[in-house]
Amino acid sequence: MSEPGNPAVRVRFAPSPTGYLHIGGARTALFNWLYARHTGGTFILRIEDTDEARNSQEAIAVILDGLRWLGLDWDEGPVNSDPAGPSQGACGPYFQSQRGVRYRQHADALLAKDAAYEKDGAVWFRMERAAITLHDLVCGEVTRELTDREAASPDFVIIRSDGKPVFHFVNVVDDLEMGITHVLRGEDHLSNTFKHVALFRALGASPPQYGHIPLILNMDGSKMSKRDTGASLSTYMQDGFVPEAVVNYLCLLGWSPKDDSQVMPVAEIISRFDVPQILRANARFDFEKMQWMNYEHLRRLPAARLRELAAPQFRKAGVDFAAFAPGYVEAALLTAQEKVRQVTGLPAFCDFYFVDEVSYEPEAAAAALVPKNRPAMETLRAALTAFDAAGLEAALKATAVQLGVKPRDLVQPVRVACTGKMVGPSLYHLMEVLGRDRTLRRLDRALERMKE
RNA sequence: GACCCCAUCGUCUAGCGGUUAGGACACCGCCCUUUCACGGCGGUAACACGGGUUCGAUUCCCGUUGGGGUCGCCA
Repeated sequence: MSEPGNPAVRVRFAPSPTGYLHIGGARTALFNWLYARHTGGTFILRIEDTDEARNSQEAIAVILDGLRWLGLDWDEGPVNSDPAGPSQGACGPYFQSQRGVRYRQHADALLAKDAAYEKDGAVWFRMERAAITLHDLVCGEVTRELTDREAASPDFVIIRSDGKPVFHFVNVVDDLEMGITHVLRGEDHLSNTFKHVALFRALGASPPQYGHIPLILNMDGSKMSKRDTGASLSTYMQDGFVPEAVVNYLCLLGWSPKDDSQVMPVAEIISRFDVPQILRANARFDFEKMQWMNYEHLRRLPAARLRELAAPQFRKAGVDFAAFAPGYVEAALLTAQEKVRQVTGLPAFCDFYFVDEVSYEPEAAAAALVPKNRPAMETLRAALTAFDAAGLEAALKATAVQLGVKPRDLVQPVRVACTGKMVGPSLYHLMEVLGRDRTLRRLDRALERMKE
């Protein structure tokens, strides 16, 4: 089905620009891309912008941006969101709105051989009256009987009376002209496929191989649509998810590596992905697991990428990284990297690195910055000499022994003094990043407050 | 209404006639520990139902139920 190293494979993702990229659409794109990369074939992006005012250039940009964010690069297709603009590949244009003459030509050919006819100003295709059997890559052999409606009137319009071609027709003509060999698409197209197969036959060509992927459902089993949690790819982009994590989670919805692999780098997914392992049952979208997967990739991120991903989140919280040395920012972020599941949690977790004066959380101050704790903190302050994590830890533990208290009894007050909170990064490491001056200044301010 | 797809823990899944039905997320304990998180150990939890086929069905066949999808001059 998929000999690796088969450059003959030509697959495509053909979205309609609706203004957002659905997570299911993203998965369809991913599966096609993975298949192309696995086989050494070609991944084509085609924009199905045949109708409607909703096909704005902004809506097209949403798709291109989403695919680029996921890392799904295309070998043929548009270069930018301008339908009349440049494209790469020999089968263009890759916008259906630019391919009108081709549809008209094929419609005329059908008319000429009486496979279609005109009625009410529209062109109707003479649909086959009998059941059609299809060998689906995912579902296996599927034979479809005509529905009662179709039995009464099986023909369907391919060119509307206003001259515009309809979806089924442009889809087939484009797949034919672009030499598409495999079509992996949503299961919602399974029933349509029989029309497409009939159209291919009438056009004198053999259809590509189809594989229909079951749709992604909500946790409650209902259809996942626009408004549902996690349904739009923009959510992940805005919330700073790690793209590789989204790819990793998505590939596991409806496809299985057949062993217990969960967290995998993209290169591994590419080498292991293949059509026979695509499942045929609907999968439900589990945002909890998506977040876990994000954490698994987030904790492995190099400092520079972590900073890039975190920057927009901090900007929303009023912190501009440009005001700090990149090295300081990265050192600060590194102490928090494995403590949060999403970068959106970073600003609240370690904003204290980026303010002149920490603001104490009321409960934290009430619990730790009290007169009772003052003597111990004073003793500790005097004992702090080296300001690297190991030295700070040694000093604090020695002081604890000296005072006959547990380390935690010293840690929490100091933590609140330095960060204003009861939870945060490793105390020793955060003090090292803060540095001697900032740390001592914060301890002094806290000691002042502890005078009751 | 007709037609099509599907059915293992709450969720994602492994399984392809004989298993203590395995893993992951989530959840619950215990341990580790400077908080949090991580990590380690352990635990709760599934073959939708009914008929067959078979020495033997989670696994093969049929039906029921349930979920999803399609029947446009939308895509």
